[in-house]
Amino acid sequence: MELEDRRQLPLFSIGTVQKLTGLSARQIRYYEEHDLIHPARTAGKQRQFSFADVERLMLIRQWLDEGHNMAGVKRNFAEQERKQKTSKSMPKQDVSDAEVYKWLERELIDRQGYGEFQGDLSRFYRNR
DNA sequence: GTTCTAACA
DNA sequence: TGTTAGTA
Repeated sequence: MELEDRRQLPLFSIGTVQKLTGLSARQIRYYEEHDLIHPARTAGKQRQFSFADVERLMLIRQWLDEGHNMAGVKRNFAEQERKQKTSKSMPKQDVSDAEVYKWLERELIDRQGYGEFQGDLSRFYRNR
């Protein structure tokens, strides 16, 4: 699984993630305090976010826009992991990386009006 | 100029 | 959550 590794690569500064997600730096740090994300740190303590982090943040942004609070967001992640484990314990349902990205692409393209850079990120997945 | 932590007219 | 202060 090569794609999964790249998804975890620490690549973006908080400034970039801010533009990518439409969230404020304050919010991004706040969500980290609540263990919703765990970005890597440089030797100088600066946060470095991966695609996986950005996707999590966009998911948080989505749930927040839908009216959820911190508790609700945490519940959603808990349930997301619950379903993930369930499908994984069952000898069937094994999803390929390509299918995961196809799903992400649909999510990014369909959902309009979240960040000014939504289009650019969609393009990234589309050109996979 | 950007990011970090801590704190709150 | 925004914003400001003092750093790195």
